[in-house]
Amino acid sequence: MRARSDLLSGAGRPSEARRSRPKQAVPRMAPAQRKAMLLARASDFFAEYGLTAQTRALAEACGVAQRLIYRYFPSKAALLQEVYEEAIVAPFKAVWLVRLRDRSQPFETRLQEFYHNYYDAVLTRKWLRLFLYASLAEARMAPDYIQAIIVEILETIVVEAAHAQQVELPSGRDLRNEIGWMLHGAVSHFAIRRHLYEASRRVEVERILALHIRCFVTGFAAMAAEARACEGTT
Amino acid sequence: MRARSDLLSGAGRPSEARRSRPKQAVPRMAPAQRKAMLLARASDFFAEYGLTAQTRALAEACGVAQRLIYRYFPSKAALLQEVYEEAIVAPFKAVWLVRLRDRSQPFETRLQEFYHNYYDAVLTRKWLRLFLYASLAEARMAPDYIQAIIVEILETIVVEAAHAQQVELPSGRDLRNEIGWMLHGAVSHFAIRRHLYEASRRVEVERILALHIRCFVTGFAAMAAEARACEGTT
DNA sequence: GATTTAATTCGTAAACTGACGACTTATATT
DNA sequence: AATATAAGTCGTCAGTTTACGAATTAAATC
Repeated sequence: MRARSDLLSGAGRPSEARRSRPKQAVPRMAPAQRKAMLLARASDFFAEYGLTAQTRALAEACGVAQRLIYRYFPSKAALLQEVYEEAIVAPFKAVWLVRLRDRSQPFETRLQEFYHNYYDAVLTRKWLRLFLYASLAEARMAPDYIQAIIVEILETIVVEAAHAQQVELPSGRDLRNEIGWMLHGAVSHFAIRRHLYEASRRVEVERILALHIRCFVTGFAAMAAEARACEGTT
Repeated sequence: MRARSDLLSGAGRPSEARRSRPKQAVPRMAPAQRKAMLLARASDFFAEYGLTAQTRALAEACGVAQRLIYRYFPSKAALLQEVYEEAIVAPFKAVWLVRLRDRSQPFETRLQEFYHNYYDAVLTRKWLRLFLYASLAEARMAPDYIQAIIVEILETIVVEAAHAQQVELPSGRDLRNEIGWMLHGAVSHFAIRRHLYEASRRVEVERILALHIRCFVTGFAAMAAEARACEGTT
């Protein structure tokens, strides 16, 4: 049972394929450029076929010999590490936090802007697939940057919501974050549904995001009250 | 790059290990029993190490020869198919729908009961891992039963919520389901976080479910209104 | 206890996979 | 145009991996 990669490695006749481009496409590239190209293709490739997909199939997808990959990356593990940095960590933008805290805009507007950007930049098919493959730990390459970044986003959202609605928050940090996770989880799961399960495609993204945000904003005070109450119990 | 399975296949000394149980544990079993045992272990095994994990490692985990697996399952793909039926489809209980529609109980109570059961029976580590591995399509073994079942749950929840709160729903079926997905997605993502990312472990499950449900119930009317409004626009 | 039945293991074929030494050849420089 | 540099490919090794024919051996039957 090979991974999905066998869909790729186009069946048979490697000799003919080789003979059909005898001295044509041999586009020799500068190292930096070539490495960037390999990395870009690799992130697409592993997102599609999983972290266990083979270097041979990747090389084929890049139109180069398998050996060339090892000129630019010492091992497959090292390549995966760079894929992780480039395709998982890099999409997060620091500006988002600043904009979320910009109280000159109404809170719900800020939320909409944020999740619009977040959905487009982070919650892509490629990002989700790589992140899930990594989390399922075919290789434990995912450190906890990501969780740390997301938690900071959650804290910001919850604090801003409380400020906007003049609501008192529970004192416990974890409980506070769980309030934020309600919205963030709903949106993340929407993206998973859409990009992985190929579902929820009939209604426009913007409408669904607006729906989720509206529910969160409306239910926020009730959540905070419930959280404070159960905090008293403990 | 092997999958996580290499954590398993306990390093070295196979000969010694074999000699150390020379005629002891050779528990010959009736076919039906043996097959059930293999299937049960296989679902745990593939949930942990991914659908690309090896039959040899599985056999070792079962304490039998690798060849024996092929006596009960014609191929690895067939085995995976049975794992899917047993571990992904089977946990869904038809009673849940009945209980959700039992209007002798308050709606929020029904929701709590349902998500309590659903979280315990479906949203387990094992189920989530298998479902995600399948969805990521190392093998396309996931048909659409699951989506169909979940959509029926969503429809029920949304209709019951509208009835409980005397709220008018949008006419579009897809839009209606998206309202239900807000809660269902939030809860599902909570389970993913907890079982896959090993996060959100400090607050008790019940509290978090109650929080999400409270937000949904409180925000429901606002969502329905928003959905009806944007329906008018289209 | 001898005989049969079938559950279980052994051993291996054929294909696959990460890694790399040695060779080829495009391109820039003189 | 000759030369040097290094980008890129060939071929292969060692270890895996699915799958299966053939040999073992525990237990049921008489």
